Amino acid sequence: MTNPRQRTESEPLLTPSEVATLFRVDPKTVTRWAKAGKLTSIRTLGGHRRYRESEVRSLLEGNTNTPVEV
Amino acid sequence: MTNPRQRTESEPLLTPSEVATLFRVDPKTVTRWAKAGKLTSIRTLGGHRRYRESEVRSLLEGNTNTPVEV
DNA sequence: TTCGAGTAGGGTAATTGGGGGA
DNA sequence: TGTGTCCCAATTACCCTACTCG
Repeated sequence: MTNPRQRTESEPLLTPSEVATLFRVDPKTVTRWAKAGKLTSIRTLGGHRRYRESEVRSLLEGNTNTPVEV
Repeated sequence: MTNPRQRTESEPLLTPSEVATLFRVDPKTVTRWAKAGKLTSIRTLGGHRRYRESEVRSLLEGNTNTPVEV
């Protein structure tokens, strides 16, 4: 699987608990942020949420706008 | 768009670990999705699974329908 | 053929989603 | 208004051994 070319280029994703740890909040709170549209959420086929690491980092720096441009 | 009856489908396939990386889940989870029929799985002669890149990308974008047209 | 890395399988523990209330 | 906590059901992660891929 060691392909020299970069196939399947994608962006790193974070789990709810990882985001919760970064913000020092409860994972439920992160879920509410996603529900409220304050955070972009990518769902797995099982219904669980994954979050964009780039967006989370921007939010951690105090950015309240939407820096989503991938 | 130049899409006749494709008999010898040469669509790019992804390994379980590649799909798992895209969704930020465990390779075993991707296997469960294939078992549950949520993901189209192509088996090798040895029993290993391969997944359609186009379907995986559609699922990542939030598409829950079935873009499989073969 | 040999070999390293990945995968399938089964089982069990941990995480997550959803609703509701403090 | 926003967050933490309780419940239950579902999903996911990690453990192992044996087999397959390239």
